[in-house]
Amino acid sequence: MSKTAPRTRIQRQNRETILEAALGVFSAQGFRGATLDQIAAAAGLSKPNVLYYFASKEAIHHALLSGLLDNWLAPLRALDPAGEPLAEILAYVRRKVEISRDFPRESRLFANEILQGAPRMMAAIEGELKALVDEKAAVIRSWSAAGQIAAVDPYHLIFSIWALTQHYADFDVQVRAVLGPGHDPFAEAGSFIEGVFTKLLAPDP
Amino acid sequence: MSKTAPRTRIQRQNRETILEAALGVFSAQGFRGATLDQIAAAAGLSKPNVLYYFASKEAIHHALLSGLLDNWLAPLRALDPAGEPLAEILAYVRRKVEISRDFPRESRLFANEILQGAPRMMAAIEGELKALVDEKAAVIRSWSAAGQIAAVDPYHLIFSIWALTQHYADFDVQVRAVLGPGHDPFAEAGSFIEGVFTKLLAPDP
DNA sequence: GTCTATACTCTGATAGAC
DNA sequence: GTCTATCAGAGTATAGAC
Repeated sequence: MSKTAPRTRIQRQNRETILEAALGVFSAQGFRGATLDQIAAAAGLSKPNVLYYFASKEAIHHALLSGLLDNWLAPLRALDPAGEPLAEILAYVRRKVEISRDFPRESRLFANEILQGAPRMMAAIEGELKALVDEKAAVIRSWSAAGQIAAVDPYHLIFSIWALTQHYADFDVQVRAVLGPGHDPFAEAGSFIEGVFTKLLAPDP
Repeated sequence: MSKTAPRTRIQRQNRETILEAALGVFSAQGFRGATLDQIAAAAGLSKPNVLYYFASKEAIHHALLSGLLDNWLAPLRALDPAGEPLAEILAYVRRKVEISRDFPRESRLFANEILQGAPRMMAAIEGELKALVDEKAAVIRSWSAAGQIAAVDPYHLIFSIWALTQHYADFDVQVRAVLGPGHDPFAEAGSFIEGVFTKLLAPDP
């Protein structure tokens, strides 16, 4: 009965098809730049049919963003306070690189939203996202205090991991244009970025 | 006579007023999201009057992007092959942090453009920007080869400088939301990022 | 459930008076 | 140079047949 939990398989599948198509369009054009025509064409459906499954263009966008945040925060959530500090952070970096490589459209959807002032995500950022960062920043700070990693600001450490990993998804066309052909940007980025944090976090003598 | 070099002072000033207003609107909404109404309102002019000074919305956007690239590349252009390697790179980092702090709207305008596949900037990126990066990457590579700085991939070094510095302008609302009040993001970012590259580039033993 | 046709709004751009 | 009025096209959303 509910709009968010359709009963039949066809309904679920059509919703999925539309969301998949909309992800491509929204991430490439932004919310205002995307049109229902483009989304419908990409989904292989008519425009009214798209609006049969979602009440509005806004509703499609909202559904995408809602589903995104959990997946987006999962790598940080997996940072284990009981693990070996440097290994935990490097594993987090590795997961973020993989996410940028495997889900670049999601990264750009997110980037578009934040860039424009997060009009539809502010609550989630100030709530769920900030809470998780606060929690993990405290863990990292305790590792620094115990001398297990270098003394660095944990918030800016997290920001820098986001910045470096997401850059390769968000600015993909620039990276590829500058590197030229014959490169695997994400593979190169992975080892480069791990090197950055390995040196940064080596315990102070 | 030329459209790009108006004669009177009033003409120059109105063009400037429009560009200033348009920078705010385009950087916050993207090209498609921005409307001439918003730009005209922000400039304190009527919509037809805006179109008296610029042939089209596209023309305003183009004028902004054209003026942007040179300023954007200036910090890298100033990297001196004859200087002291580590100091040169750290000075470059510092200039980029200052540009992000002082020109965040320009950074977001650029980010919007790249994020959406650089439809209006591809030529400049493949041309002028790539040429400059190639040139400076060669300089950095020679410093590494001479053992004056650590052996790092110069292209990804430059990407990482861009990523870290621009993140604070482009994702400003997220950074401030996570840090909470009582912070000066750009000041903190400046020292954090310099620390990152100081450790990364310390010559290999 | 899906389509064709269409209503209605927003927006870029132009005409023409002043 | 600047304005009011307006057009033409694009785009969201709905009506109603099938």
